Amino acid sequence: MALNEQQIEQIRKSYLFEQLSDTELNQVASHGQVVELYAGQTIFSQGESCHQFFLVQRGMIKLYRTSVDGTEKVMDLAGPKQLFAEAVMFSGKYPLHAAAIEPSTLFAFDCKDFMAQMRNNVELCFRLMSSMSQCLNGLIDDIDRLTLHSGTQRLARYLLEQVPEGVMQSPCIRLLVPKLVIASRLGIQPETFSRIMARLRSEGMIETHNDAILLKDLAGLRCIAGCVG
Amino acid sequence: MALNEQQIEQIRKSYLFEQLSDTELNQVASHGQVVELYAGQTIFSQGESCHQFFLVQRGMIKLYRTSVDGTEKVMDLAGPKQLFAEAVMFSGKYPLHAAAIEPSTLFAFDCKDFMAQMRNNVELCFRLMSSMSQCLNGLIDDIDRLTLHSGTQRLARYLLEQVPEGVMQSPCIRLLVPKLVIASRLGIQPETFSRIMARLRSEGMIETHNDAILLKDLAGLRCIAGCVG
DNA sequence: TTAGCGCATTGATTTATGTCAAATTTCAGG
DNA sequence: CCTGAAATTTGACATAAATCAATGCGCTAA
Repeated sequence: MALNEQQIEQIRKSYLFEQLSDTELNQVASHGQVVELYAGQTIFSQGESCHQFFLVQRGMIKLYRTSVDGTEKVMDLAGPKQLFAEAVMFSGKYPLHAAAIEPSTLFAFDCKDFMAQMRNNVELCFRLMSSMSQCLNGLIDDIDRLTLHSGTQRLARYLLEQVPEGVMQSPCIRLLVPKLVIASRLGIQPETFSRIMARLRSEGMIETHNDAILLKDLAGLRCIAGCVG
Repeated sequence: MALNEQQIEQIRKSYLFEQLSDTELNQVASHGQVVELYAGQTIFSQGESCHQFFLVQRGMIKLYRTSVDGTEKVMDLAGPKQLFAEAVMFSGKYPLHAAAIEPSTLFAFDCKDFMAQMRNNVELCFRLMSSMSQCLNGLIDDIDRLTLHSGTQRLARYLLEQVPEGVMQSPCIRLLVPKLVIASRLGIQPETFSRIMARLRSEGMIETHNDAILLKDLAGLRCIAGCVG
Protein backbone atom coordinates (compact mmCIF):
# COMPACT_ATOMS: atom_id res chain seq x y z
CA MET A 1 0.00 0.00 0.00
CA ALA A 2 1.29 3.48 -0.85
CA LEU A 3 1.75 6.25 1.73
CA ASN A 4 -0.89 8.92 2.30
CA GLU A 5 -0.30 12.61 3.08
CA GLN A 6 -0.31 12.13 6.81
CA GLN A 7 2.18 9.29 6.63
CA ILE A 8 4.51 11.34 4.46
CA GLU A 9 4.51 13.97 7.19
CA GLN A 10 5.42 11.26 9.70
CA ILE A 11 8.47 10.08 7.81
CA ARG A 12 9.65 13.67 7.33
CA LYS A 13 10.31 13.72 11.08
CA SER A 14 12.90 10.97 10.76
CA TYR A 15 16.50 12.21 10.88
CA LEU A 16 17.35 10.59 7.58
CA PHE A 17 14.58 12.36 5.69
CA GLU A 18 14.12 15.63 7.54
CA GLN A 19 16.16 17.85 5.23
CA LEU A 20 14.61 16.61 1.99
CA SER A 21 12.58 19.05 -0.11
CA ASP A 22 8.88 18.35 -0.63
CA THR A 23 9.64 17.09 -4.12
CA GLU A 24 12.38 14.77 -2.92
CA LEU A 25 10.30 13.50 -0.04
CA ASN A 26 7.42 12.75 -2.36
CA GLN A 27 9.82 10.93 -4.64
CA VAL A 28 11.01 8.73 -1.77
CA ALA A 29 7.44 8.17 -0.62
CA SER A 30 6.25 7.29 -4.10
CA HIS A 31 8.42 4.19 -3.99
CA GLY A 32 7.45 3.53 -0.39
CA GLN A 33 4.91 1.11 0.99
CA VAL A 34 2.97 0.70 4.20
CA VAL A 35 3.39 -2.81 5.57
CA GLU A 36 1.07 -4.34 8.16
CA LEU A 37 2.48 -7.23 10.18
CA TYR A 38 0.95 -9.74 12.56
CA ALA A 39 2.81 -10.85 15.69
CA GLY A 40 5.62 -13.17 14.73
CA GLN A 41 5.57 -12.30 11.04
CA THR A 42 8.92 -12.37 9.25
CA ILE A 43 9.99 -9.24 7.36
CA PHE A 44 13.15 -10.59 5.80
CA SER A 45 15.62 -13.41 6.38
CA GLN A 46 19.38 -13.45 6.61
CA GLY A 47 20.97 -13.83 3.19
CA GLU A 48 18.02 -12.52 1.22
CA SER A 49 18.97 -9.84 -1.23
CA CYS A 50 18.23 -6.45 0.18
CA HIS A 51 15.75 -4.27 -1.73
CA GLN A 52 14.13 -2.28 1.04
CA PHE A 53 14.85 -0.59 4.32
CA PHE A 54 12.28 0.26 6.97
CA LEU A 55 10.89 2.79 9.42
CA VAL A 56 8.74 1.50 12.30
CA GLN A 57 5.48 3.37 12.74
CA ARG A 58 3.90 1.10 15.34
CA GLY A 59 4.87 -2.11 17.12
CA MET A 60 8.23 -3.75 17.77
CA ILE A 61 10.70 -5.50 15.47
CA LYS A 62 13.43 -7.91 16.47
CA LEU A 63 16.61 -8.19 14.40
CA TYR A 64 18.23 -11.55 15.07
CA ARG A 65 20.48 -14.39 14.03
CA THR A 66 19.95 -18.11 14.53
CA SER A 67 22.45 -20.91 15.03
CA VAL A 68 22.26 -24.36 13.43
CA ASP A 69 20.45 -25.80 16.44
CA GLY A 70 17.77 -23.10 16.21
CA THR A 71 18.98 -20.92 19.08
CA GLU A 72 18.13 -17.30 18.52
CA LYS A 73 20.22 -14.22 19.33
CA VAL A 74 18.38 -10.90 19.21
CA MET A 75 20.91 -8.37 17.93
CA ASP A 76 18.65 -5.36 18.20
CA LEU A 77 15.09 -4.20 18.74
CA ALA A 78 13.44 -1.43 16.75
CA GLY A 79 10.41 0.45 18.05
CA PRO A 80 8.33 3.37 16.73
CA LYS A 81 10.26 6.05 14.79
CA GLN A 82 13.30 3.84 14.47
CA LEU A 83 14.90 2.90 11.17
CA PHE A 84 16.31 -0.54 10.50
CA ALA A 85 18.24 -2.22 7.69
CA GLU A 86 19.13 1.25 6.37
CA ALA A 87 22.78 0.61 7.17
CA VAL A 88 23.06 -2.54 5.07
CA MET A 89 21.80 -1.04 1.83
CA PHE A 90 25.31 -1.39 0.45
CA SER A 91 25.87 -5.01 1.40
CA GLY A 92 23.40 -6.38 -1.11
CA LYS A 93 22.14 -9.00 1.35
CA TYR A 94 20.48 -8.69 4.73
CA PRO A 95 22.98 -9.85 7.37
CA LEU A 96 20.28 -11.03 9.79
CA HIS A 97 16.59 -11.89 10.17
CA ALA A 98 13.84 -9.40 10.99
CA ALA A 99 10.45 -10.26 12.46
CA ALA A 100 7.65 -8.44 14.26
CA ILE A 101 7.22 -9.49 17.90
CA GLU A 102 3.79 -7.85 18.07
CA PRO A 103 1.31 -6.47 15.50
CA SER A 104 3.26 -3.73 13.74
CA THR A 105 3.12 -1.20 10.94
CA LEU A 106 6.18 -0.29 8.89
CA PHE A 107 7.05 2.10 6.14
CA ALA A 108 9.20 0.32 3.56
CA PHE A 109 11.50 2.26 1.24
CA ASP A 110 13.15 1.15 -1.94
CA CYS A 111 16.96 0.91 -1.69
CA LYS A 112 17.64 1.44 -5.40
CA ASP A 113 15.46 4.51 -5.43
CA PHE A 114 17.03 5.91 -2.29
CA MET A 115 20.51 5.32 -3.67
CA ALA A 116 19.53 7.21 -6.80
CA GLN A 117 18.40 10.11 -4.61
CA MET A 118 21.72 9.99 -2.81
CA ARG A 119 23.56 10.38 -6.13
CA ASN A 120 21.86 13.76 -6.52
CA ASN A 121 22.17 14.76 -2.90
CA VAL A 122 25.44 14.48 -1.04
CA GLU A 123 23.81 15.75 2.12
CA LEU A 124 21.64 12.64 2.08
CA CYS A 125 24.79 10.49 1.83
CA PHE A 126 26.16 12.28 4.87
CA ARG A 127 22.96 11.61 6.78
CA LEU A 128 23.08 7.93 5.98
CA MET A 129 26.75 7.76 6.92
CA SER A 130 25.97 9.33 10.28
CA SER A 131 23.28 6.75 10.75
CA MET A 132 25.66 3.93 9.85
CA SER A 133 28.28 5.35 12.16
CA GLN A 134 25.86 5.32 15.08
CA CYS A 135 24.93 1.76 14.26
CA LEU A 136 28.61 0.83 14.24
CA ASN A 137 29.16 2.37 17.65
CA GLY A 138 26.17 0.49 18.99
CA LEU A 139 27.60 -2.81 17.83
CA ILE A 140 31.01 -2.06 19.32
CA ASP A 141 29.29 -1.24 22.61
CA ASP A 142 27.45 -4.55 22.45
CA ILE A 143 30.67 -6.51 21.96
CA ASP A 144 32.24 -4.53 24.78
CA ARG A 145 29.41 -5.52 27.08
CA LEU A 146 29.36 -9.15 26.02
CA THR A 147 33.08 -9.62 26.60
CA LEU A 148 33.99 -7.15 29.35
CA HIS A 149 30.84 -7.23 31.49
CA SER A 150 28.85 -9.88 33.36
CA GLY A 151 25.21 -10.76 32.80
CA THR A 152 24.29 -8.79 35.91
CA GLN A 153 26.12 -5.71 34.66
CA ARG A 154 24.44 -5.94 31.27
CA LEU A 155 20.99 -6.30 32.79
CA ALA A 156 21.52 -3.41 35.22
CA ARG A 157 22.63 -1.22 32.35
CA TYR A 158 19.64 -2.27 30.30
CA LEU A 159 17.27 -1.27 33.08
CA LEU A 160 18.98 2.11 33.40
CA GLU A 161 18.72 2.67 29.66
CA GLN A 162 14.95 2.37 29.90
CA VAL A 163 14.76 5.39 32.19
CA PRO A 164 13.56 8.43 30.19
CA GLU A 165 15.50 11.72 30.04
CA GLY A 166 14.36 13.46 33.23
CA VAL A 167 16.41 11.65 35.89
CA MET A 168 13.84 11.11 38.61
CA GLN A 169 14.52 9.67 42.04
CA SER A 170 12.96 6.22 41.72
CA PRO A 171 11.68 5.87 38.19
CA CYS A 172 9.23 3.16 37.26
CA ILE A 173 9.98 1.62 33.90
CA ARG A 174 8.17 -0.84 31.69
CA LEU A 175 9.70 -3.72 29.76
CA LEU A 176 8.40 -3.21 26.25
CA VAL A 177 9.09 -6.78 25.11
CA PRO A 178 8.88 -10.24 26.72
CA LYS A 179 11.69 -11.00 29.18
CA LEU A 180 12.62 -13.89 26.93
CA VAL A 181 13.50 -11.39 24.21
CA ILE A 182 15.41 -9.03 26.49
CA ALA A 183 17.42 -11.98 27.79
CA SER A 184 18.41 -12.89 24.24
CA ARG A 185 19.22 -9.25 23.46
CA LEU A 186 21.53 -9.25 26.51
CA GLY A 187 23.09 -12.58 25.63
CA ILE A 188 21.82 -14.55 28.63
CA GLN A 189 19.26 -17.35 29.14
CA PRO A 190 15.74 -16.51 30.36
CA GLU A 191 16.40 -18.47 33.56
CA THR A 192 19.48 -16.40 34.26
CA PHE A 193 17.51 -13.23 33.56
CA SER A 194 14.93 -14.29 36.11
CA ARG A 195 17.54 -15.14 38.72
CA ILE A 196 19.40 -11.85 38.32
CA MET A 197 16.11 -9.96 38.71
CA ALA A 198 15.38 -11.98 41.86
CA ARG A 199 18.78 -11.07 43.25
CA LEU A 200 18.39 -7.36 42.50
CA ARG A 201 14.99 -7.57 44.19
CA SER A 202 16.39 -9.24 47.29
CA GLU A 203 19.14 -6.61 47.44
CA GLY A 204 16.48 -3.89 47.48
CA MET A 205 17.58 -2.36 44.17
CA ILE A 206 14.27 -2.92 42.39
CA GLU A 207 10.64 -3.85 42.89
CA THR A 208 8.79 -5.77 40.20
CA HIS A 209 5.17 -6.20 39.17
CA ASN A 210 5.18 -8.16 35.91
CA ASP A 211 6.60 -5.86 33.24
CA ALA A 212 6.59 -2.79 35.51
CA ILE A 213 9.83 -2.30 37.39
CA LEU A 214 10.52 0.26 40.07
CA LEU A 215 14.19 1.24 40.21
CA LYS A 216 14.51 1.93 43.91
CA ASP A 217 18.27 2.50 43.97
CA LEU A 218 19.53 4.25 40.85
CA ALA A 219 22.99 4.88 42.32
CA GLY A 220 23.30 1.23 43.26
CA LEU A 221 22.25 0.08 39.82
CA ARG A 222 24.70 2.46 38.17
CA CYS A 223 27.42 1.07 40.36
CA ILE A 224 26.56 -2.49 39.38
CA ALA A 225 26.34 -1.60 35.71
CA GLY A 226 29.72 0.10 35.66
CA CYS A 227 31.85 -0.99 38.56
CA VAL A 228 31.12 -4.36 40.15
CA GLY A 229 30.24 -7.87 38.85
CA MET B 1 55.98 13.44 7.26
CA ALA B 2 54.31 13.95 3.88
CA LEU B 3 53.84 11.18 1.33
CA ASN B 4 56.28 10.69 -1.57
CA GLU B 5 55.41 9.61 -5.13
CA GLN B 6 55.84 5.93 -4.44
CA GLN B 7 53.64 6.06 -1.38
CA ILE B 8 50.90 7.85 -3.30
CA GLU B 9 50.95 4.97 -5.77
CA GLN B 10 50.55 2.57 -2.84
CA ILE B 11 47.47 4.21 -1.47
CA ARG B 12 45.92 4.37 -4.95
CA LYS B 13 45.63 0.56 -4.74
CA SER B 14 43.28 0.80 -1.78
CA TYR B 15 39.61 0.26 -2.62
CA LEU B 16 38.58 3.56 -1.10
CA PHE B 17 40.96 5.59 -3.24
CA GLU B 18 41.30 3.61 -6.45
CA GLN B 19 38.83 5.58 -8.54
CA LEU B 20 40.15 9.01 -7.64
CA SER B 21 41.73 11.13 -10.38
CA ASP B 22 45.40 12.05 -10.08
CA THR B 23 44.40 15.52 -8.95
CA GLU B 24 42.05 14.22 -6.31
CA LEU B 25 44.52 11.63 -5.08
CA ASN B 26 47.20 14.28 -4.77
CA GLN B 27 44.76 16.42 -2.86
CA VAL B 28 44.09 13.59 -0.39
CA ALA B 29 47.79 12.83 -0.12
CA SER B 30 48.71 16.46 0.43
CA HIS B 31 46.83 16.34 3.72
CA GLY B 32 48.23 12.88 4.49
CA GLN B 33 51.12 11.90 6.69
CA VAL B 34 53.39 8.93 7.08
CA VAL B 35 53.44 7.75 10.69
CA GLU B 36 56.16 5.51 12.11
CA LEU B 37 55.24 3.57 15.23
CA TYR B 38 57.21 1.52 17.72
CA ALA B 39 55.81 -1.70 19.18
CA GLY B 40 53.13 -0.86 21.71
CA GLN B 41 52.73 2.75 20.64
CA THR B 42 49.24 4.20 20.92
CA ILE B 43 47.69 5.77 17.83
CA PHE B 44 44.54 7.10 19.40
CA SER B 45 42.41 6.47 22.48
CA GLN B 46 38.72 5.88 22.94
CA GLY B 47 36.83 9.15 23.29
CA GLU B 48 39.44 11.31 21.56
CA SER B 49 37.99 13.48 18.85
CA CYS B 50 38.57 11.94 15.50
CA HIS B 51 40.63 13.91 13.00
CA GLN B 52 42.32 11.19 11.00
CA PHE B 53 41.77 7.75 9.58
CA PHE B 54 44.51 5.31 8.61
CA LEU B 55 45.89 2.84 6.10
CA VAL B 56 48.42 0.28 7.32
CA GLN B 57 51.52 0.03 5.16
CA ARG B 58 53.56 -2.24 7.40
CA GLY B 59 53.07 -3.89 10.79
CA MET B 60 49.96 -4.76 12.79
CA ILE B 61 47.45 -2.61 14.64
CA LYS B 62 45.08 -3.69 17.37
CA LEU B 63 41.76 -1.94 17.86
CA TYR B 64 40.54 -2.53 21.39
CA ARG B 65 38.47 -1.52 24.38
CA THR B 66 39.39 -1.71 28.04
CA SER B 67 37.24 -2.26 31.12
CA VAL B 68 37.57 -0.44 34.41
CA ASP B 69 39.83 -3.17 35.85
CA GLY B 70 42.21 -2.84 32.89
CA THR B 71 41.10 -5.94 31.01
CA GLU B 72 41.52 -5.55 27.30
CA LYS B 73 39.25 -6.76 24.50
CA VAL B 74 40.73 -6.69 21.00
CA MET B 75 37.86 -5.82 18.67
CA ASP B 76 39.85 -6.09 15.46
CA LEU B 77 43.32 -6.36 13.98
CA ALA B 78 44.48 -4.40 10.95
CA GLY B 79 47.46 -5.52 8.85
CA PRO B 80 49.10 -4.19 5.68
CA LYS B 81 46.74 -2.63 3.11
CA GLN B 82 43.91 -2.45 5.58
CA LEU B 83 42.08 0.73 6.50
CA PHE B 84 40.94 1.47 10.02
CA ALA B 85 38.90 4.18 11.72
CA GLU B 86 37.57 5.19 8.30
CA ALA B 87 34.10 4.09 9.35
CA VAL B 88 33.92 6.33 12.39
CA MET B 89 34.69 9.60 10.60
CA PHE B 90 31.10 10.65 11.20
CA SER B 91 30.98 9.89 14.92
CA GLY B 92 33.30 12.71 15.88
CA LYS B 93 35.05 10.57 18.49
CA TYR B 94 37.01 7.34 18.21
CA PRO B 95 34.89 4.55 19.76
CA LEU B 96 37.92 2.48 20.79
CA HIS B 97 41.70 2.52 21.29
CA ALA B 98 44.26 1.79 18.59
CA ALA B 99 47.86 0.72 19.18
CA ALA B 100 50.64 -0.92 17.18
CA ILE B 101 51.54 -4.40 18.39
CA GLU B 102 54.81 -4.35 16.43
CA PRO B 103 56.84 -1.65 14.66
CA SER B 104 54.47 -0.27 12.04
CA THR B 105 54.10 2.35 9.35
CA LEU B 106 50.78 4.03 8.65
CA PHE B 107 49.43 6.54 6.22
CA ALA B 108 47.20 9.00 8.06
CA PHE B 109 44.52 10.96 6.23
CA ASP B 110 42.66 14.02 7.33
CA CYS B 111 38.96 13.44 7.98
CA LYS B 112 37.85 17.01 7.30
CA ASP B 113 39.71 17.06 4.03
CA PHE B 114 38.34 13.70 2.97
CA MET B 115 34.82 14.78 3.84
CA ALA B 116 35.31 17.87 1.69
CA GLN B 117 36.36 15.60 -1.18
CA MET B 118 33.25 13.51 -0.64
CA ARG B 119 31.08 16.60 -1.01
CA ASN B 120 32.41 16.92 -4.57
CA ASN B 121 32.38 13.24 -5.34
CA VAL B 122 29.34 11.11 -4.63
CA GLU B 123 31.16 8.03 -5.85
CA LEU B 124 33.59 8.47 -2.98
CA CYS B 125 30.64 8.56 -0.55
CA PHE B 126 29.44 5.29 -2.01
CA ARG B 127 32.84 3.73 -1.57
CA LEU B 128 32.99 4.76 2.05
CA MET B 129 29.48 3.50 2.64
CA SER B 130 30.43 0.12 1.19
CA SER B 131 33.39 0.08 3.51
CA MET B 132 31.20 0.93 6.49
CA SER B 133 28.70 -1.70 5.48
CA GLN B 134 31.39 -4.38 5.44
CA CYS B 135 32.58 -3.23 8.83
CA LEU B 136 29.01 -3.50 10.12
CA ASN B 137 28.65 -7.04 8.84
CA GLY B 138 31.93 -7.98 10.47
CA LEU B 139 30.71 -6.74 13.83
CA ILE B 140 27.42 -8.59 13.51
CA ASP B 141 29.38 -11.76 12.72
CA ASP B 142 31.49 -11.20 15.81
CA ILE B 143 28.44 -10.89 18.05
CA ASP B 144 26.97 -13.98 16.40
CA ARG B 145 30.12 -15.93 17.24
CA LEU B 146 30.40 -14.61 20.78
CA THR B 147 26.83 -15.51 21.65
CA LEU B 148 25.96 -18.49 19.46
CA HIS B 149 29.30 -20.31 19.35
CA SER B 150 31.72 -21.81 21.90
CA GLY B 151 35.36 -20.86 22.35
CA THR B 152 36.41 -23.98 20.48
CA GLN B 153 34.16 -23.12 17.56
CA ARG B 154 35.51 -19.59 17.40
CA LEU B 155 39.11 -20.75 17.51
CA ALA B 156 38.57 -23.41 14.83
CA ARG B 157 36.96 -20.82 12.60
CA TYR B 158 39.82 -18.41 13.21
CA LEU B 159 42.36 -21.02 12.14
CA LEU B 160 40.37 -21.74 8.98
CA GLU B 161 40.19 -18.04 8.18
CA GLN B 162 43.99 -17.89 8.10
CA VAL B 163 44.12 -20.35 5.23
CA PRO B 164 44.81 -18.45 1.97
CA GLU B 165 42.55 -18.71 -1.09
CA GLY B 166 43.83 -21.91 -2.76
CA VAL B 167 42.27 -24.61 -0.55
CA MET B 168 45.14 -27.06 -0.13
CA GLN B 169 44.97 -30.41 1.58
CA SER B 170 46.80 -29.70 4.81
CA PRO B 171 47.76 -26.05 4.81
CA CYS B 172 50.34 -24.69 7.19
CA ILE B 173 49.38 -21.33 8.59
CA ARG B 174 51.17 -18.78 10.71
CA LEU B 175 49.74 -16.82 13.59
CA LEU B 176 50.61 -13.23 12.76
CA VAL B 177 50.14 -11.93 16.29
CA PRO B 178 50.84 -13.27 19.81
CA LYS B 179 48.39 -15.92 20.98
CA LEU B 180 47.52 -13.59 23.82
CA VAL B 181 46.13 -11.14 21.27
CA ILE B 182 44.26 -13.75 19.26
CA ALA B 183 42.68 -15.03 22.46
CA SER B 184 41.42 -11.55 23.26
CA ARG B 185 40.19 -11.10 19.70
CA LEU B 186 38.23 -14.36 20.11
CA GLY B 187 36.90 -13.40 23.52
CA ILE B 188 38.68 -16.11 25.53
CA GLN B 189 41.54 -16.18 28.05
CA PRO B 190 45.07 -17.10 26.94
CA GLU B 191 44.92 -20.19 29.15
CA THR B 192 41.73 -21.33 27.46
CA PHE B 193 43.29 -20.68 24.07
CA SER B 194 46.23 -22.88 24.99
CA ARG B 195 43.99 -25.66 26.29
CA ILE B 196 41.81 -25.70 23.18
CA MET B 197 44.91 -25.90 21.00
CA ALA B 198 46.15 -28.81 23.11
CA ARG B 199 42.84 -30.58 22.64
CA LEU B 200 42.80 -30.07 18.88
CA ARG B 201 46.37 -31.40 18.83
CA SER B 202 45.45 -34.50 20.82
CA GLU B 203 42.50 -35.09 18.52
CA GLY B 204 44.87 -35.06 15.54
CA MET B 205 43.30 -31.99 13.95
CA ILE B 206 46.44 -29.87 14.05
CA GLU B 207 50.18 -29.91 14.65
CA THR B 208 51.93 -26.92 16.18
CA HIS B 209 55.45 -25.50 16.18
CA ASN B 210 55.25 -22.14 17.94
CA ASP B 211 53.37 -19.79 15.63
CA ALA B 212 53.32 -22.27 12.73
CA ILE B 213 50.26 -24.49 12.67
CA LEU B 214 49.61 -27.39 10.37
CA LEU B 215 45.92 -27.97 9.79
CA LYS B 216 45.89 -31.74 9.35
CA ASP B 217 42.12 -32.18 9.18
CA LEU B 218 40.38 -29.34 7.38
CA ALA B 219 37.06 -31.16 7.19
CA GLY B 220 37.19 -31.88 10.90
CA LEU B 221 38.00 -28.28 11.73
CA ARG B 222 35.18 -27.04 9.50
CA CYS B 223 32.81 -29.38 11.30
CA ILE B 224 33.92 -28.08 14.69
CA ALA B 225 33.67 -24.48 13.55
CA GLY B 226 30.15 -24.87 12.24
CA CYS B 227 28.46 -27.87 13.74
CA VAL B 228 29.72 -29.15 17.09
CA GLY B 229 30.74 -27.53 20.40
C1' DT C 1 -15.95 -20.10 32.80
C1' DT C 2 -12.46 -23.26 31.41
C1' DA C 3 -8.85 -25.26 28.58
C1' DG C 4 -4.52 -24.68 26.66
C1' DC C 5 -0.26 -22.56 25.57
C1' DG C 6 3.51 -19.64 26.03
C1' DC C 7 6.11 -17.26 29.44
C1' DA C 8 8.19 -16.91 33.88
C1' DT C 9 10.04 -18.60 38.03
C1' DT C 10 12.54 -21.71 40.98
C1' DG C 11 15.43 -25.68 42.18
C1' DA C 12 19.05 -29.15 41.27
C1' DT C 13 22.86 -30.14 38.66
C1' DT C 14 26.41 -29.81 35.06
C1' DT C 15 29.84 -27.58 32.44
C1' DA C 16 32.59 -24.51 30.02
C1' DT C 17 35.46 -21.15 31.06
C1' DG C 18 37.78 -18.09 34.24
C1' DT C 19 41.15 -17.50 37.97
C1' DC C 20 45.28 -18.34 40.46
C1' DA C 21 49.77 -20.19 40.51
C1' DA C 22 53.93 -22.19 38.94
C1' DA C 23 57.02 -24.10 35.52
C1' DT C 24 58.76 -23.59 30.93
C1' DT C 25 59.75 -21.56 26.63
C1' DT C 26 60.66 -17.79 23.56
C1' DC C 27 62.89 -13.86 22.18
C1' DA C 28 64.76 -9.10 22.12
C1' DG C 29 68.47 -6.33 23.75
C1' DG C 30 72.86 -5.66 25.73
C1' DC D 1 76.11 -15.57 23.99
C1' DC D 2 73.64 -14.17 28.13
C1' DT D 3 69.95 -12.36 30.60
C1' DG D 4 65.56 -11.03 31.91
C1' DA D 5 61.03 -10.02 30.70
C1' DA D 6 57.13 -11.53 28.39
C1' DA D 7 54.51 -15.18 26.44
C1' DT D 8 53.00 -19.77 26.74
C1' DT D 9 51.75 -23.95 28.85
C1' DT D 10 49.95 -26.85 32.43
C1' DG D 11 47.69 -27.96 36.77
C1' DA D 12 44.36 -27.24 40.50
C1' DC D 13 40.43 -25.00 41.68
C1' DA D 14 36.42 -21.67 41.64
C1' DT D 15 32.33 -19.92 39.58
C1' DA D 16 29.06 -17.77 36.53
C1' DA D 17 25.99 -19.26 33.70
C1' DA D 18 23.80 -23.07 31.04
C1' DT D 19 20.96 -26.98 31.18
C1' DC D 20 17.37 -29.97 32.71
C1' DA D 21 13.14 -30.28 35.01
C1' DA D 22 8.96 -29.07 37.31
C1' DT D 23 5.61 -25.83 38.69
C1' DG D 24 2.94 -21.75 38.44
C1' DC D 25 1.10 -17.74 36.16
C1' DG D 26 -1.43 -15.09 32.81
C1' DC D 27 -3.02 -14.68 28.69
C1' DT D 28 -6.29 -15.80 24.67
C1' DA D 29 -9.92 -18.18 22.54
C1' DA D 30 -13.76 -21.06 22.64
